[in-house]
Amino acid sequence: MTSGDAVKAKAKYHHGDLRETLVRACYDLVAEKGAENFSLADACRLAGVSTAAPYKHFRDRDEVLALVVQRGFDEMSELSMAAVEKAGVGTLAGITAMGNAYVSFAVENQRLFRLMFGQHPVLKRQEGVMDEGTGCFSKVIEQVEIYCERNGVSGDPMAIAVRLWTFVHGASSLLIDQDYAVVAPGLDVAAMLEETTPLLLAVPSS
Amino acid sequence: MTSGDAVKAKAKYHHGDLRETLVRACYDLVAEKGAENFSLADACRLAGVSTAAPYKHFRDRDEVLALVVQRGFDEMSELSMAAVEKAGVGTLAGITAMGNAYVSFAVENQRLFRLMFGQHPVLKRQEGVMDEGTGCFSKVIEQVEIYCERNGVSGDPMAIAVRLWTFVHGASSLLIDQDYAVVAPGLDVAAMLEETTPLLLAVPSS
DNA sequence: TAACATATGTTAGATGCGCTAACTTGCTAA
DNA sequence: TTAGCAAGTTAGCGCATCTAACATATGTTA
Repeated sequence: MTSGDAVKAKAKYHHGDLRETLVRACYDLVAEKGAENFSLADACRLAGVSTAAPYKHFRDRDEVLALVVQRGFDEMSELSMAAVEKAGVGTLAGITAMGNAYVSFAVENQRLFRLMFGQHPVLKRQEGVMDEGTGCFSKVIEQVEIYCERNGVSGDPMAIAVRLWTFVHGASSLLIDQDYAVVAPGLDVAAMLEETTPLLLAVPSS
Repeated sequence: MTSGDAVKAKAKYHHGDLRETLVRACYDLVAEKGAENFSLADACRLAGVSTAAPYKHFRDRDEVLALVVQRGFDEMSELSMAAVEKAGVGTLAGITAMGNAYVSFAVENQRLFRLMFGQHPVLKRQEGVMDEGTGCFSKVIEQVEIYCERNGVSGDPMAIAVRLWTFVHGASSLLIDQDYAVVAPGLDVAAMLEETTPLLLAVPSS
């Protein structure tokens, strides 16, 4: 808005690059303690600056968290793409691998995953936060499209992709929130995905 | 209950049932503003007591929130049972109705639903919070068992119930968190459930 | 009925966080 | 060289959670 020049040289003023340092510190703190136990003041202590310093770079706490979330979607996207390319583009194995990558990301980044989805709803309203997310999803549609073409499935790839996403997201959420543990301890989520993905790729009741 | 009726409450120094009043106030505040914008102090003002009063009844803020969550699972359970009994015990329609009740509860109690699942993980560790939840899930298994028997489905009812729960929970989460809105605006979740439930009730072939 | 014990309120205050205002420092460009 | 601005600082406000010490209602018992 009010920033004039497109200058990228932020290095070596007083601190170095405090903006990046703070985002990184917040990312790490959220990963470690969860967003519900996170304080911007802690991040300041990690970065070695006063608690007023962030406000020279960010509007408020939520703006930093939104950047953390954005970074989370970015990484998730990369992992997802890597998985499908390794397992086979447009194949059942590739699509299943994307699902497994989604769940794996959720498990290995539980607290970040919670922040990305639902824990702090206001973050998604911020500019650009969901861009990486939508990019990731369009990759799923793409894969499903290829699969449908190759295997003569006549369903709408978009609808099928939504079903897959829904299932995989539900599995991730229930798994990291320990809800499976209560009613179905020892559930093998990877096996469930392997089993269920083909069911969801079918055309409904034609 | 209106404020300060001297007849009923006698303008007491002792409140009468502050414990229940506070839980109720917290429930309402969470429903209205979300747990991330909730303060116990607000609940105290609603109840007309000092901010130190709750600590005569509860260990800390989290204990009150845990009771709110418990109450949420309780209500969800009731709605779910009512739905299946209305739509038909042990039938596809009944099972689909349970799923729709789950999603409806999530939509109509978005902020409470978030608190129940994942927003504040420590709550689930509290004694008795998940009892209602497990009771609700065992009802799902029961329905699936009857369905499988009647329709000659040879799959494990437990595994099938987990699949159904996973899908329905994913749909609820993505719907209330506005994630569908970004990639699939105007998605008809009820129709998707109707379509997908039969797929998930099938035995994974091959 | 008087007196004590206990449950349940109160006020005061310690500690911590988000955020703002006002001041200071040091880089950079005219 | 120096004016201007970017990016730090300290001080402080308001609000939150929770504790300690004190006050009052309730009900049990002598």
